[in-house]
Amino acid sequence: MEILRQIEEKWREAWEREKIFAADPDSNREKRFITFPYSYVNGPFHVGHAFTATRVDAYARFKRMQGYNVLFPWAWHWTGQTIAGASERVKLGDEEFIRPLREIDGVSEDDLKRFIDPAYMASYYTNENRETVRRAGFSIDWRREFRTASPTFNKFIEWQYQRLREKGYVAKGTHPVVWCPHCESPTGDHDRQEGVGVSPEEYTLIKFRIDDAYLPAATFRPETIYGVTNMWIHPDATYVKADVDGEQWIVSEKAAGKLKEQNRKVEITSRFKGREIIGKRFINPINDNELPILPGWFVSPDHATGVVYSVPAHAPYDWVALRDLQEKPESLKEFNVDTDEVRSIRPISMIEVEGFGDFPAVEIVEQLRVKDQSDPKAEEATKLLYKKEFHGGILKEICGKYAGSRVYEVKDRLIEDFKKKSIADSMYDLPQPVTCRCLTPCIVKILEGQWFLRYSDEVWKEKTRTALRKALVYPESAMQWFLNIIDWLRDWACARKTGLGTPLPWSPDWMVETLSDSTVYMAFYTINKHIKEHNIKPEQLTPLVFDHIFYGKGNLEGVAEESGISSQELKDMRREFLYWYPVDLRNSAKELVPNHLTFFLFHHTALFPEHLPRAIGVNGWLMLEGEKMSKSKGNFATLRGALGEYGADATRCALLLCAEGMDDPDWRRENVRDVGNKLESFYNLAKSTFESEGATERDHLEEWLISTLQHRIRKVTESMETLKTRTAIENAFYEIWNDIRWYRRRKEKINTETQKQILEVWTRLFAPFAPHICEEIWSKMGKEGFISLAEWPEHDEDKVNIRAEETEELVKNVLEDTSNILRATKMVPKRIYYYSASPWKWKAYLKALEQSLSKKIDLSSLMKDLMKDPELKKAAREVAKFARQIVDEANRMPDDKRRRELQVGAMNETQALKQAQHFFEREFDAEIYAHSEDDRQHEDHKKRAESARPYRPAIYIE
RNA sequence: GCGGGGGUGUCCGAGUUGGGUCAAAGGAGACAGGCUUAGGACCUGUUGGCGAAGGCCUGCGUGGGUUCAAGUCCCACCCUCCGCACCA
Repeated sequence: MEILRQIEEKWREAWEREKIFAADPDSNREKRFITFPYSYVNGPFHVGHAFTATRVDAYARFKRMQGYNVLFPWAWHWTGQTIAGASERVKLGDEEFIRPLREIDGVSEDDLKRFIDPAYMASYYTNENRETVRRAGFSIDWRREFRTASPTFNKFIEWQYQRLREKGYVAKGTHPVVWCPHCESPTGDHDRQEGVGVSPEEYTLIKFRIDDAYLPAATFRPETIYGVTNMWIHPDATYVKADVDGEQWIVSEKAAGKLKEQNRKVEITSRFKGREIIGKRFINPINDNELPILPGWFVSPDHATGVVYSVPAHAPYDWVALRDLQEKPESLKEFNVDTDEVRSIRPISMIEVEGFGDFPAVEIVEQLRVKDQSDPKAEEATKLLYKKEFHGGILKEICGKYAGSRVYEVKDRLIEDFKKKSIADSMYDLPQPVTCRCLTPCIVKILEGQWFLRYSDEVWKEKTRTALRKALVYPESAMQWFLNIIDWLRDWACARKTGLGTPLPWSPDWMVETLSDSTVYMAFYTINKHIKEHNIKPEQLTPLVFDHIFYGKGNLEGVAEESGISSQELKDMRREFLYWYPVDLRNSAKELVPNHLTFFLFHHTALFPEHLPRAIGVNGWLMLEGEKMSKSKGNFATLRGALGEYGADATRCALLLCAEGMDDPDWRRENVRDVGNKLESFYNLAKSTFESEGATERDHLEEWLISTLQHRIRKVTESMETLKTRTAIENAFYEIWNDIRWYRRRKEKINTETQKQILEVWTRLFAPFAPHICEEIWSKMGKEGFISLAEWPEHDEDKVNIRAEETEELVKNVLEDTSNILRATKMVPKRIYYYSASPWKWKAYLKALEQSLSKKIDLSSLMKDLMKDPELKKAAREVAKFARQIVDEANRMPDDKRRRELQVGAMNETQALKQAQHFFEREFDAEIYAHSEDDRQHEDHKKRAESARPYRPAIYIE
């Protein structure tokens, strides 16, 4: 282990000394621009980040070895609220938060004190993580590094947002948010004490006329207006009459407050208990029916308007509440209500649902035995029936122009129609209570004048879809996900008032939000090298400068003069941008699919339509010992810790062996240790290989090994091309090792030349994954230069030897069959006789294969064909018997296997088995004899020997 | 609810696009043997069941179906993980 550590340090220093990962434009070489989304610096880089980053690095290394000019840059995400929030928690002395910083991150008390400054905290982790990333051996061009809080980067973001706005992609908007009145800010999920996942829902308000005012009853089911029988008002809740945008509304007192936050002008003119209006009559605007207001204790004044209309045929609550009144007329005594009228109210059927009669609510209430309106089962009944009616319900005749339609089809149109006719209005509310961390109950607020990225814009969406379809997506199954996200995306609030970030250039009291400033920054990598090198000042980076660099706009001299950046530098930057862009691969964990990766596409279509991303990779989310990683639960592994414990190569390999595609990798310490041990023995094996001198005899086994290696090369290469890193490393490491193992098991005297030849290729195939150890082996083999820059092995068809491969197939078959017999018979063999198939059998066999190539064969046609051959005709009887055995086999054989065997033709199995004689002797500890079936040793072997078939020699054991 | 992923042997995990070489790669664990002063190191082998001859039986979430043949195709169902926005 120690030796590996030294090796790692040595090579990392060598790479840095020789600056081999610093990439500059080179018109003679094709480029590959490969990126990893910069990580947020509110904590240490962990093994989850490392999983994604290692995939990216392995790919970058692979492409570099293939001869591409590869750029893999790195940066740090400072922008956003999280660091500010974290810093705040340190300041407040939140022990729950601070303990992991001490125990997991190993932050000293001294530093901890300084964490009250968010910038300090960010720079602490930036430095910390830079060192960690360096030690992981990632092949990064560090000259382009930056942090998103740097003034030059801010200039880039300013340019980006100015241009986005000019193109109409940024606009002011008004949207409902969950709002904490105390904090005076939107309350995101992670800021909530209660109500995680709850978001504002829009209720339709149906405006029922009552005297000179309206009763705006809230509902999700405005279509049920055709079945209204009465209104429900909570008798003991406080209601108000208020002037709402010029109309008189009667709503609960709470509702009036909510409406105010939703941009309505609300002036309360009177307050009263609900009971005061119970018994009054209102008018259903759809049919001018006059109906009564009744007391409903189930009505919550906290919910929407606190006014509910009653549809007893289809709403379980309404039916139960009505039934309560009808069964207990005495409860109406205190109200000014005509009990006879209440008794005469009948549900009005207006939706037809399969499996129910006219009054589904009545039926379901009976089925579930809902006792009364305070029974929790009423809620269940409601949900059940709503779902059923929404998907399967058809509006009845009574519903006028909407009759015959399904509820889900007609709902949106109906709401729109009602609104147009001023029958309906709407308001937002939370379906469940939400409480802020500060313990204040949240409400819905309609925020005005926020800045939005207009992701809802259909034209922009379509451009983005096109961009996506043109790009490669790994794994392919993520493509559909992206398309769905593009469909689903709404406008995105892209600026905030708090946290770190770049101020919006036209409205500096807003700051560009963190997921909105990380969409096209890859372009900044291409020029940041020059900005740093020439010490270009932020104020020199005017929008015109960026226009020139990215779009070639403006006169070079003019731009140079205006900015004070030399024309040569401007030229270089433009050249550098044009050389590296577009991004060839962007890879991240799948959590970024619904936001960052999709935004990345949107913004590129908006700003760099000529330079659209070529490929996007998505990978799973790392688990730790089978559990989600969680700092607060102590289930957390930093990359730094892993590197210290297992070394870089073992960490990298173990990570990549965990998973590929969108599967979630599972990091288990035990596995990592194993991988570390395997690496060590790989190193020892390599060492013993290049240090040894030995036999140089070659037979088909060397051919076989080299041939098999060609398949491995192809598999690893193909896998890497599509970012199947697990398959790639699995083949590049374990499979080749197994091949070598088989070779060594088979061969008496190892051919060291061949071994070295194999090792030379093997090491290169493995280098993207375990670069340090491979560098060491490479140099120990006496190779010039770095393996990191060595040529990627190419599959060489000329080295493929099917005959050698099939010969080994034969040996493996025989080995397996023999073992099988020994196991079944429990014999301890003294002598084993192998009898290979007679030449005429081969002739017939190959004939059968040939025929089956084009069609399904049958016995008679095969026989007919075979009988054309005079030699076979002589032994017609045996041939017929044999043909029967091979017809099925030939038919069933996969085509490529058939072709292979035909290509190999008749094999001299006797010879092959004789060559393997010592091998079998070792394996079975018995004398081995190999002959043709025609040449059998003992007459009593006859019966058995006759059963020989091509690739299945007969076996006789004694 | 909507959208996406996935259910394979003791465990992890390939294989499913284009059905046959699949009792099913690779790894882990377990077992046996070797090396060794020793080893949680390494090397070699075994690892569904049955079997006195290379075979048979069971088997890839559940239930049906198509086919000479299904882990792979079709239908229905069950389970599970992830995302669902003012936030990284």
